[in-house]
Amino acid sequence: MPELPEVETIKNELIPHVVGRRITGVNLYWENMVLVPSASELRARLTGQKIVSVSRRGKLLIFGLASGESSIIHLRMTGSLLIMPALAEPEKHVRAVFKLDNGTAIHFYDPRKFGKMWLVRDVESVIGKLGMEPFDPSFTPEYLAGIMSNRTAPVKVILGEQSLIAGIGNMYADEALFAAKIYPLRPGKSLSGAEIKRLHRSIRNVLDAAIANKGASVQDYFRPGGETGTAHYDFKVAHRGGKLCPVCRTPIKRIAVRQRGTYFCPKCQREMPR
DNA sequence: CCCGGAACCTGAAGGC
DNA sequence: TGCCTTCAGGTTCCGG
Repeated sequence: MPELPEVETIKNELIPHVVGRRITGVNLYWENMVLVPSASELRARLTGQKIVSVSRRGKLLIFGLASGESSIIHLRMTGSLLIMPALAEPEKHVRAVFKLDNGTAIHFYDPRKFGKMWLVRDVESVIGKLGMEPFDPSFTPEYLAGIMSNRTAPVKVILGEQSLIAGIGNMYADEALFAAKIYPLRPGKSLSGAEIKRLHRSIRNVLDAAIANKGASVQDYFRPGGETGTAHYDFKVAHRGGKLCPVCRTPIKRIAVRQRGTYFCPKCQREMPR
């Protein structure tokens, strides 16, 4: 599922295909995906617009338009944006098609229908509540310590709160906690200064490595050209329940944290450290 | 404000 | 073979 490294990859690979292109037609097959404005108004206002930029904030893709408006897309769990020939018949799970002026089209492929879309003049109205970008220089161990302090919620849950840190989801939270040797259910406020430093470094290392591998294709993630990513080959714990820890050969455990599959090594990530 | 659980969705996988 | 249940998880909403 697209988290920061996957959305970053999609953004990078969409740019050469769409920047400078004009949208010549919009077909919507699942109108509930449009949050703002109405589906029919989005269709009308998007048609004819020129795309001037593509950027990422957290897990959101932002298409800057020549009018000054922005179209924003959240792929949620199973969404992909695929570059297709203009005449290609939309596959069963394609929820929207954006035709471009160069004989191609973007197909919004989303089996689970969780993806969302906005067309707004004020980008802040959509991204305004997002927290720090993990690669922002202001994302420091001190910032991480600040958001963990006074929290009894599991550190795994806090890592995934988009209003605090933007872009981390279920799999990269597990990977970062493994790299930092921290048990996922530890209360946020229980982390020591040394653990905060390790976690801070691990978050950046894990995300950086995943971007270098063009994202992780564990379920329905496809890049705009239809290719998968390879970051999941490097996963140490995420989605590896029952397999052996690459560090100590202990079987990886799977538990549910807030109804989410959570994978960790019971030996490398002790409930009570030391 | 904080915490935990349900709902939204559909396809895959497992049980009998 | 086929029906039924469970699971997957990003985000929002709701109750305590």
